[in-house]
Amino acid sequence: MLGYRCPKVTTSRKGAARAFVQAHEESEAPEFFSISHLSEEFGVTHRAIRFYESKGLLSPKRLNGARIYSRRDRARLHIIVRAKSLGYTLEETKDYLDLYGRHGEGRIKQLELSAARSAEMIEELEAKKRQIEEQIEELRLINKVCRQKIDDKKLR
Amino acid sequence: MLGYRCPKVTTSRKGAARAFVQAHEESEAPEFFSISHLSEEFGVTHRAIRFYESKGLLSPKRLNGARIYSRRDRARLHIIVRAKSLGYTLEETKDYLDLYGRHGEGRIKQLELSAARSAEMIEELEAKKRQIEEQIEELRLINKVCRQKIDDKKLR
DNA sequence: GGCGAGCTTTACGTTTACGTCAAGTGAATC
DNA sequence: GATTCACTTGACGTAAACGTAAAGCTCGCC
Repeated sequence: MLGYRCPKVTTSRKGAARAFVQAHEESEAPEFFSISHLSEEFGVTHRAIRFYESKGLLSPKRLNGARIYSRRDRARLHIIVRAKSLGYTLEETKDYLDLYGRHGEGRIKQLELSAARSAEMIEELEAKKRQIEEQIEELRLINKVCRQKIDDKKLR
Repeated sequence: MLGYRCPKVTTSRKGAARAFVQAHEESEAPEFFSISHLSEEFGVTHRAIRFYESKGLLSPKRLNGARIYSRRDRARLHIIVRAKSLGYTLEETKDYLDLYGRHGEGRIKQLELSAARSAEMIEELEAKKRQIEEQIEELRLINKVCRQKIDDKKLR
């Protein structure tokens, strides 16, 4: 709607967000990323990334309208993707990101809440870990049985 | 539609599916379960259980129309619930149940497929396990920082 | 100056996984 | 025999998490 105007950062003759990001991405330890970069890196679509933003999980800077992702934004996206693969909803992930974003801040009351919350989450994750181990055990057994039967059949 | 008729199993004067199941549930090692029993045991609604059936993940027997769940059905539901909490879709879970239901069956070709498939799944789950461990580490750090700051503030 | 690449927004569509009535049956109980 | 209880089917609704056009900017290049 507003369009692009006033390119504040101009790398030599290139003058847009893309150039700005590109210059940073080319360095060894990039500080800024384009949406396409993150999209490829984490295997999610542009649409999904924008969707996360619309839900308040990300809030990248803008340069002439285009989104510029900092390292912190990238770390948050990493967390989102990971949490999703572990079966968490975006809403739950948002709670975690809030905790992640400002642990160590606020008054004692707030700190105690964060400490309690993180402890709870650890419990939950360890339960989930046990469930995974259960399922792995089941699969190992299935695998074993299959291999045995294959051997049996081949020997005859 | 068809209604209830011909109660084949009659425990004393009670004469329905419920009675049949109840008799079994009361024993020490129950062999059959009602939908309500499983619903409570696994913390899922009746609706959800029927939904899983409609998607082909469960296929309990019927007695006068009422669903009767065997131990095997119960084990399958357990797997469904677990897989869901780990972020798998019902479709993916169905694949796993197929594998789970008939490993060790079929010709060599089929057995080799099952062996390969289970190996893949193990890989995937171990990756997921590592992700969980990552997240637990993060949370431990957050927890530590919070507790330290609380101590700092309390000492002053 | 026209084109494509890459970005943007708006808006409506889709899939998954159920929730929520509505209406009915059969058995046990009052 | 009316009620209650636990179960059934069927139809429609809904929330989450995007997918999919459609239309437009603007930068860099030919």
